[in-house]
Amino acid sequence: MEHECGTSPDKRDERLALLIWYRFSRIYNQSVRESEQHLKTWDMTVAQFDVIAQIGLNKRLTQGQLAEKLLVTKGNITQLLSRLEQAGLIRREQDWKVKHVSLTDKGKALYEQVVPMQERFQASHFDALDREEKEQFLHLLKKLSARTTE
Amino acid sequence: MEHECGTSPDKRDERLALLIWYRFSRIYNQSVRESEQHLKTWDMTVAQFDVIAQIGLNKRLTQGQLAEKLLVTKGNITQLLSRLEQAGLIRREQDWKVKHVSLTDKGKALYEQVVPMQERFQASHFDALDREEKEQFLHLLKKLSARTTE
DNA sequence: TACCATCAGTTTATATCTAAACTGATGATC
DNA sequence: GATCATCAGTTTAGATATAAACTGATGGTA
Repeated sequence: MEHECGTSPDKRDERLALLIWYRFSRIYNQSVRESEQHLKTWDMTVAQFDVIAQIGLNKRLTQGQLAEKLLVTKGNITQLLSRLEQAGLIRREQDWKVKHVSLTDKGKALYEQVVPMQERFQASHFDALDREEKEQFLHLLKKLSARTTE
Repeated sequence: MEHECGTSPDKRDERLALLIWYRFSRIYNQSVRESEQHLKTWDMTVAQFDVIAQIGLNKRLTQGQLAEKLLVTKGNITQLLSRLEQAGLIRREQDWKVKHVSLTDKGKALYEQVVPMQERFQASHFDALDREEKEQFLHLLKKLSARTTE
């Protein structure tokens, strides 16, 4: 929509942003794939881990709240919970007009074992950065999400 | 999780890295979802866009090369190409023992229309950063991928 | 009481994606 | 020439994800 005449710093800015985007998504996808591998040790997928981690953190929440926290649809939550329920890791209790979800003992045991491991693993992706760089990075990300959210 | 008193900068570093990870993935997922919406205008998904963009860029490549560039499996490429072929956007030519993929005229027209749009859109996610911050960000990402790749 | 909005969760259809098994062609080695 | 490994692409089964239609309960309002 914009033809700048004198070669535009806009164009250069866009080019820079594009490079960022491509690298950003490559890094993200690679990380997810590594996590997938890592979680196989416990026979879990990343999606399942996210659910377990979120329930463990909040102790007890409705399916709708869970969907909202994980930024996925209610339908997706239904499917994921069915599997986790079958595996005996979570429990659903109808409660008035909502269903509360919580971890079973088996689920809690898994939570306490896997979550610290996985968090250490995820954190390790940023080992290449020193403290100051990490703070810089987080700062930039915050600027981005401030913009994305609104 | 944190009883700070004198204690380990390691723990703090891990905590920082975790915050980065969560924000990183939230931003990424949000961006992808927005792209998904944006691409609906052209009846395309993100995966299909990536394929079209990559073929348009390279003019002609084998399915294996395509899989490698997009960091997905050969099986996935087979599935994606079947749809795009059916839609008349790409062409597959058996050539010795490989299949070369290229854009049809219809595919080329779409490519020329959608790619600039979409790139502008993806780039716009980083509008919140000024030039210097973009450069800083890219620099940090490069450090990360240098580590991740090897 | 009858009607109707809304709301939580489910279902269904469709698209991605992987891993692993499979197919068929190429080409090396005996 | 027969056998075998390799390699590109396909197929299949299973997990994830969405959107959109559906179900059933709650609760307001006429």
